[in-house]
Amino acid sequence: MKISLDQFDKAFENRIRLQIMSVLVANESYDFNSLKELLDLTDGNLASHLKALEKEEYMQVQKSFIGRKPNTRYSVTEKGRAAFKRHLQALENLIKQQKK
Amino acid sequence: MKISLDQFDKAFENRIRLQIMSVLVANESYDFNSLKELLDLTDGNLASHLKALEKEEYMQVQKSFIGRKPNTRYSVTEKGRAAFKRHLQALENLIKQQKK
DNA sequence: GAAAGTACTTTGTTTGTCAAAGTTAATGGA
DNA sequence: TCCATTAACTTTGACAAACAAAGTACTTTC
Repeated sequence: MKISLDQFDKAFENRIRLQIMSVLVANESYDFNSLKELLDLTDGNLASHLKALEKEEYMQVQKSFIGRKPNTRYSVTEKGRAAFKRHLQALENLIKQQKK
Repeated sequence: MKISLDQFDKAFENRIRLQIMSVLVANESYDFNSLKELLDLTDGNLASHLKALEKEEYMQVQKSFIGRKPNTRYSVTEKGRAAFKRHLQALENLIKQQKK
């Protein structure tokens, strides 16, 4: 009886980081404030989770201006996309085993 | 754009507790030492995660003797089974959204 | 009688999580 | 020109969670 969670990624163990990745894999890029509202987080909390993902090189930042306002957009790296896919695959395997 | 993690259960956020539940949903009951070996944990660590699940009433204990040796078996409650099912459903929804 | 097994609890360190407050730099309004 | 506001953080500090290691109590096996 094996439990197939070898591909489980600690960076995605936290619910908020799981949500962030989920949004960003589906959306290509998302800005700080929209993400903050979507997930209903304080900016400090969001920033720290984004930073954790950046540290793993799963996330990258693009800073620009929209009109005269600064705008920070986040997007997943290829590394992040691959890691997230592996992680979801691990979860899916777990679910499949349960259904047998 | 919704992110469907409303049914996400904090008790299963931790990888080890996810594994414990996974084993026990599939196995009906499992004893302390076998679980310890299967998951390669120290007994203190395993005991504390089991206790966390007991506290949520997701897990129950049966103490007995096998021959003259004490044997502690763990099994999930109906509440635990239902909660785990909901949790996996939430994860599955997340995965499905990713695949679209 | 010593060592080892079972199933913990306790202790103490480290890591994680979070809100709240502080920061920097720019903009818009009175 | 000054004040408030917005954006996007960083810092602080409190609290909770995770973990290994050691301790405990009781029993059995050598």
